[in-house]
Amino acid sequence: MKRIELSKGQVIQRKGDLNSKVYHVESGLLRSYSIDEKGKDHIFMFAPEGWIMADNVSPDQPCDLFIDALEDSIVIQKTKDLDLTHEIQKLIKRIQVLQKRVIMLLSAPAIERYEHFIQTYPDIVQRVPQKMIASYLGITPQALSTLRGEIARK
Amino acid sequence: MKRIELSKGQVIQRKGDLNSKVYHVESGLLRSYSIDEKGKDHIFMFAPEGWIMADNVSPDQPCDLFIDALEDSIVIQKTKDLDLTHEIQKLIKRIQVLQKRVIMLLSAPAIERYEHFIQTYPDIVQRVPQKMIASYLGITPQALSTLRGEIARK
DNA sequence: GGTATGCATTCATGTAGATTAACAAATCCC
DNA sequence: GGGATTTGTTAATCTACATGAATGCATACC
Repeated sequence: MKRIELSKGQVIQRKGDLNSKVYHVESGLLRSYSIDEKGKDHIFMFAPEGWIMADNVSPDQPCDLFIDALEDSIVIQKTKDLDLTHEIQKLIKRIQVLQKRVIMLLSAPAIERYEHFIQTYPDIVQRVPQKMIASYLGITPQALSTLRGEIARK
Repeated sequence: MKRIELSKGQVIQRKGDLNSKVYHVESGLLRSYSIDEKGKDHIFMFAPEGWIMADNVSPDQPCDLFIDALEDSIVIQKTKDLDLTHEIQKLIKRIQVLQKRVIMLLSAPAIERYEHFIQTYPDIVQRVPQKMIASYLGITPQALSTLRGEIARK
């Protein structure tokens, strides 16, 4: 548990870093974001004073997001708790999944979202009609059908 | 805490219902979804056996999502805990925000997402450049500039 | 104080995915 | 088992938003 003063523009966490921390923002403003393969950044969240900022990955995983300060800020840095209750672990897991989904919706075209979906939930794909997968992905059933045609053709 | 057998197609929770519950799926498959003003549905999540399904709203708020069974299912229904730790409440709050964001990305055009953002985070709008708001919304700075022009003109 | 650098705006053009419609295939169900 | 309903496919057209480029304004920096 450490108090850190950040100046505007300072990056405190990068994609791939280990030991991702939790930051309680005392003053200022933080941002977390991903950078896609074209170099475009996609902001996941803003955290002004009073908010918690964290990359929602397991404590032992490399993190997905960059975090930096948009204003001079003061934060309390904490290590992620390891002895969490089962209930809290499940909630964090759920946040991770949602974080990934938001980032995909912001940055990936439908075809990549579909491929990610079938990799992540292969059994669901078998059990629900395609139009529901389209609905989950945020596209129409017609568009999904066309995408699948393109995938099959290559 | 109650065991419930559901038949395929059965709706167990509707938007606007109070006392939203938590469902532990023992067998089968549940789905949660919203319906937009045009009648299109947008699937928020699937929950097969072993998963937890819940509309992530405070126990005293009307719920946002519909939940139904995509297969004959057996679930354990629990009431939402009221005496949660502060930490868990914060996590749930965060899930609510992400749930809303996913639904908006799935169903609302950029202009509505922008209007929702400025209502929800009016101070952030003042503190960051527009291009970052565009990045948060999932559009380009040029598109946001055009939208703002349209809003101003009306 | 002048000149880089970043930000917002506007416009022309391109494109992913929506919409509409028609039809084929699967599935439900009495 | 056969008609009805739901699902998936294909194709033509349309639209929201992306891309790229040019311009005017700030703000930052020697």
